[in-house]
Amino acid sequence: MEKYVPSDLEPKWQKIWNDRNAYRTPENEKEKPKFYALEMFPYPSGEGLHMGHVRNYSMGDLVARFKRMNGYKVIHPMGADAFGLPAENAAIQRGVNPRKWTLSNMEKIREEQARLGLSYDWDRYVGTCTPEYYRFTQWLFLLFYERGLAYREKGAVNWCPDCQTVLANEQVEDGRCWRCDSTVEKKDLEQWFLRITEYADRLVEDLDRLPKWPEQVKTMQRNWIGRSEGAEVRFTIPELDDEEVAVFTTRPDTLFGVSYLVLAPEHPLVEKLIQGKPNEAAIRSFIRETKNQSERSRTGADVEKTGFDTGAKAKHPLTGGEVPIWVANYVLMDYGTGAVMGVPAHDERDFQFADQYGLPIRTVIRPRDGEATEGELREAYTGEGVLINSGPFDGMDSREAIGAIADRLAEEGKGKKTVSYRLRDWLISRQRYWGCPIPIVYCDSCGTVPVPKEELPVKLPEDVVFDGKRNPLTTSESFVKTRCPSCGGPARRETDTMDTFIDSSWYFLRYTDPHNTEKPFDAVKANEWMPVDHYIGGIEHAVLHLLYSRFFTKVLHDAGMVDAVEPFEHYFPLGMVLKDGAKMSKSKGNVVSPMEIIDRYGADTARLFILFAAPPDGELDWSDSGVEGSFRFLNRVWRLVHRHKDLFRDRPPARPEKGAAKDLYRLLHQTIKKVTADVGDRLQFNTAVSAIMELVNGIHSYPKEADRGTLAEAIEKTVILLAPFVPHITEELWHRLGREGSIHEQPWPRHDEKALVQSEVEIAVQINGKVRHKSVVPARADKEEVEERVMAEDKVKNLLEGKTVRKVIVVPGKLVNIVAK
RNA sequence: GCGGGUGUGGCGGAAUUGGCAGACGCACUAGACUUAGGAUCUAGCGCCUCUGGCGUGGGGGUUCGAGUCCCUCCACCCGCACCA
Repeated sequence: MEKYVPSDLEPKWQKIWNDRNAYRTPENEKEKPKFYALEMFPYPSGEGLHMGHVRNYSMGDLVARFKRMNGYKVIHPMGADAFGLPAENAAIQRGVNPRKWTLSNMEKIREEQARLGLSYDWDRYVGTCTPEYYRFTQWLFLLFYERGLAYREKGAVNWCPDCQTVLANEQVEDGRCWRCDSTVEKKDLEQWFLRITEYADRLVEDLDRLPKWPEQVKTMQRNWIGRSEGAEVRFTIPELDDEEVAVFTTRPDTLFGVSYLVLAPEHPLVEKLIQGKPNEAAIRSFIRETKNQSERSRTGADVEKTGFDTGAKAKHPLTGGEVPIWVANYVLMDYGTGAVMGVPAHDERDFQFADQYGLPIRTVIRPRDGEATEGELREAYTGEGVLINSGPFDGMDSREAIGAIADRLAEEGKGKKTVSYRLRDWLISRQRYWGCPIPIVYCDSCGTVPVPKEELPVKLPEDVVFDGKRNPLTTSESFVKTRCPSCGGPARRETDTMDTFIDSSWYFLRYTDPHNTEKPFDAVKANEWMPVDHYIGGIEHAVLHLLYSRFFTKVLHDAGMVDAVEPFEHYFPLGMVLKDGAKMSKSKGNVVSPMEIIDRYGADTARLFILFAAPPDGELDWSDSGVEGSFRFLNRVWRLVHRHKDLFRDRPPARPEKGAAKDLYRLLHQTIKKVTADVGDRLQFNTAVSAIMELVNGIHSYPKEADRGTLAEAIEKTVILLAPFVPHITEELWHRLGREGSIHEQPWPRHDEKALVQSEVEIAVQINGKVRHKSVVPARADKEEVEERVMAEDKVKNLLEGKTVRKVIVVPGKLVNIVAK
């Protein structure tokens, strides 16, 4: 028997599939249902693929192949998220050309992907750094601009000193840069933003349209958007000619409990309020200090609250009473109006602050079934209740009062109901070279002018200096100096490039029409495939890529470019790959190289191990002996097929009626049923593999003298069931069995329900809930008959000796429980 | 602090609807074959004081019956965290 040598087989089949263009996306196949299988495309780093990629692609490829065999027309594309900092850093450090560097990495990644035997439609490959692609990224930017969704504004933005660029809020984690972990600073800069906040409500609401998304991810997005309903309340400041200061509160029902206002140190009114006040100097230095603090030391929950009384007073909008105005570090300019009303009796933070500075505490809510706390409060009462000390609203329930007080404020022109969000607009400018140029020109006479779409792409210039000191684009005179598209006069180009998350916010749409030279994609083509039916990728993108892509899809929907309002019907988070319980990393020296594994065992073994070793959303601890086991299994299948090769000559499959053949036939159909459900519905790939292993074990122990036709049938179906998991070995075996065509074009087996029926079943006999005996009964027997048969058995009689039977519970096909004393 | 999740043999993990816990694999043990075995095959493999008892993080409950449902406690993981 010939040995199983994956290093011979795998390249052979990869070449054949490639030459035949076997996985090209079907076009004009109207009768088949569509399926869009997608895995997050990789950043083409110089390192090549890591095991996380292999896991992601193995799962996606299994699903794509499975759906094809199940009669779907499948689109399964791949590309590269090719803009980004590492290419530019390589340019700075090693003088390499970022474009060449990236293109060669892309090539390397593609070769490695090819070695995995993934069924991609390579004709649809897109690289976001190519002018053919980024031309339309620019086109989309202009679309956003036309629709009023892209704007330039000056403000305090996140600046990463290490990456030498600004960052979006989503890209700051715990006050640190998501990429390089440096502490992020604040800088006042004029930058481009996308108005994602305009879509905040829809981004929250439409999460309910995504039942197949993990709850955890939806919660993270909800938290990130941070929608909260409340009211804006405007206080007036008599000493500033009744200038108004607005606060946002979710608890307008506590308005009569306000004992002070607090402004964020950055609040624009602060300057006017402190002028000439006794502690002006102290406040100024406090503000300076606070502004210099990092995000983390400023906003941590454990950070001490500090503040100063400005000495100014505001007038309460309903009572007309005077309330002092303070400035404190715990109020953030970023959220709400940058000012809050202090209600110490009913807010923990306010309580702590008031306690610390001796500010008055007024109780205005008492618990519904209790008394208001008398005397000194120990802590704030933050629950709902009944209003007291609240003038005309006394006795009203707080839930009702929220609306009533907001309405009263509205009537008097002193406030309104409003919604506040934690989500900020998406800052997309990056002061870096290796990204998509923002297609905008600044003209002294015309101002900000968009580059006309027909002049796209605004290409990245090559005559730039990479010195690591400034944005390289600013060093290219040929790029910066241009003519105004509007008046033809001299003008200068925007030198910022776009956040690379923009590139990846629409690539799944480009795949549907990747060669379009007129527009990003054709609506008819996009609608044929969108939304993505199954999207696999790391959960680290829960509020980055996944939120941005949802935003983009909604905008493009509104622009009439695509019917879908959500890009990803089903997002499946990928579990991490670990080694010895830790994330693989060079510093720990526990990295397992995918290509070395393929060299040694082949791609099929790598894929099988990865799919088998852990449930797909759980962590997967790499195990060398586990890989050996998967390789052993494939060898076992290889030998099995070869040993019985001669059986495969036009055997008509029949449903055997008795004996070992019947049992094997039943096992086969149980397995078909289980694998179909596990891969198609449950997405439990590990149990699907174990079911096939059980089938192979069953075939192995099939008696020599039993029916050969059934054996041949079982072996053939085993190979077909394995095909989407391990495409190379199964294709080889298929041909060695003398079959025509590709195994991957075979229809997926359907189970025979009748084959599952057993004439007799073994059931457990429990006495008082403990299994004491096994009994074989006719499968069709009803409860009475089962009870009768079991009770009549000698063993059961012995066990029950000296006991009184109280009750007998029969679960047909499973067990009998005899309750006896 | 708030929200979500997880906890099952030596290890990875099964158990889909409350019904035989530990499927499948790894590791391990013994045997067969063999010049050899890190190949292959056969058998075994939760724990213990072993004709029996115990056992799904601990304790309690519901039930004829609980890994699964309820209460409570513990441990670990993830997300959010002065968001007014």
